[in-house]
Amino acid sequence: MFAEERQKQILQYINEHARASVAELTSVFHVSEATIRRDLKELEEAGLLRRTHGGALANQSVGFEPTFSEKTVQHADEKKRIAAKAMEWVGEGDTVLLDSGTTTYQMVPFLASFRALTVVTNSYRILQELEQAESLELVSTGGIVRKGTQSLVGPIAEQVLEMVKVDKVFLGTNALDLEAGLTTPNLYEAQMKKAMIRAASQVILLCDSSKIGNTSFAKVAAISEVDVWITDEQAPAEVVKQVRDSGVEVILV
Amino acid sequence: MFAEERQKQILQYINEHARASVAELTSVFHVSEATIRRDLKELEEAGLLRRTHGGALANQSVGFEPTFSEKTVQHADEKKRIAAKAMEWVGEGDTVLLDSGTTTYQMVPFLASFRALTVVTNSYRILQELEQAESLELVSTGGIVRKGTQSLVGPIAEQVLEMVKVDKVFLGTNALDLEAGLTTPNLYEAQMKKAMIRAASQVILLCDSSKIGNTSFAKVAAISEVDVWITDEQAPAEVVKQVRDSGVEVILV
DNA sequence: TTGTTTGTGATTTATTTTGATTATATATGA
DNA sequence: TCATATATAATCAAAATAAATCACAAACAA
Repeated sequence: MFAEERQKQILQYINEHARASVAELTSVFHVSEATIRRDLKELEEAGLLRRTHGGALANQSVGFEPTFSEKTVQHADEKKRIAAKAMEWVGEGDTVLLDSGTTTYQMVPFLASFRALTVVTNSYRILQELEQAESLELVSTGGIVRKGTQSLVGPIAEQVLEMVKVDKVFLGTNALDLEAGLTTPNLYEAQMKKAMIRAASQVILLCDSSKIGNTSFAKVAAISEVDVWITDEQAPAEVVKQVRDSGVEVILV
Repeated sequence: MFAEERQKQILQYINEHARASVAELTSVFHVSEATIRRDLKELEEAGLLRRTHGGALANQSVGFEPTFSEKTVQHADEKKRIAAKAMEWVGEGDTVLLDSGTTTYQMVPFLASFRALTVVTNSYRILQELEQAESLELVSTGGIVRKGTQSLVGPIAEQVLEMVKVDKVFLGTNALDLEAGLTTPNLYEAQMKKAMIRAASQVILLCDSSKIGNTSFAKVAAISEVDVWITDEQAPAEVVKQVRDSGVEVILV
């Protein structure tokens, strides 16, 4: 790998994780600390991130803001449009299951306006936001707290999902690939998503085009298990075509 | 965690709580008082908060109004003392179950200082607070959101409690009466508390003297089902005596 | 080939951060 | 008021982290 490539990837890594330590980057990229520091120095001089003792922080939204909202900034426009479109599948009286993640999170402001809606979620961030909405019935899956994604995972959460049946699940994913299907970096999250798919009559995938072609560690499902996939218009035409051919309704916004 | 991240979180913490003591921040963030003071000094110099003797105050009092802020908690002093005493029953490596409620909520600042502790709770308020604490394993019972008490109740939560076994449960109650036992105004809450008692090897009741002699709608348990009852010294002597006679360890603080 | 440039890692040196210690300052109650 | 307890500031030492320096190897040009 060339130095320039590595720097680009370091930047991407830090933007995704909001932060990274030198040690962490050392083991991810298999280079010495000296090299990582040199890279970080250059990236900082280019104004692309902020260094701290021990590592670096993503540059988005200077000042003091929670990690999560920093992350939502990436492709925020696409995510908002996708979330808004997804609301067409939500009707009065429905019971919907909301995955954790930045895209599904964008559905929150729309959900609050319903008069009768049951929202089940494993995201305590979503729960926290919807707490104010008087007219909703809110259900938490419970489980072990995963701080990174502000979600609840593990056997308890999966067991709870066995106990409920929902009309629709709104699912996010970290990576979507024609062959690998839906994948995420974390095994527990993947298990949860699987359980969510089982619990729902209809699976609606919210996934913007930046994730297409990526593959991550843990397999969630094949694309054919999805009923509806909402993405943005930057999605490559041939990917859209192939997914449609496999029987999935694809919506471009 | 980097220094800058810690400072960001300290600010967030203080804005949420309107205030924080140095000791409190020390246990939440696992750094020395010296470090906390240095952080507070920098934050003050940046104009982001106001320092006082013993801690710091949030700068903007508008906007943030926690549902049960310290001001609105009745008998806050007694509750804090009771909660502090209750911590004597919590040891490193324990798995503890925390009921929702204002008294158990006072245990939160103490819990954050443990290095190895599993906290199970049906209070999403407690969950929210402990999110900061890196060293804790946090488990949510899940269930239906009850906004009034910021808790999770219902069949899902009860089912989850069937799946776990904890060393100790720290239970709150709305009313304690020698004949009626423990009672609360809400049937679902009562069911939850029952399930909590079943899930725990030891039942520790946190209940200040203002609730003694009251009876509420839904029965939770007889007083004899409690192992330890922590209350304040205003508790009527004859009540204490009778409860002790029924085999309960009563602690006055 | 040979010399030069560039990127890298190892080593040494400098800096920063942190916690412990001690002295000083501030609050609280008799 | 003063005495006492508590909190803060100042100082220092240790640890972690960063920068500077050097040496080596690969890529490249003459």
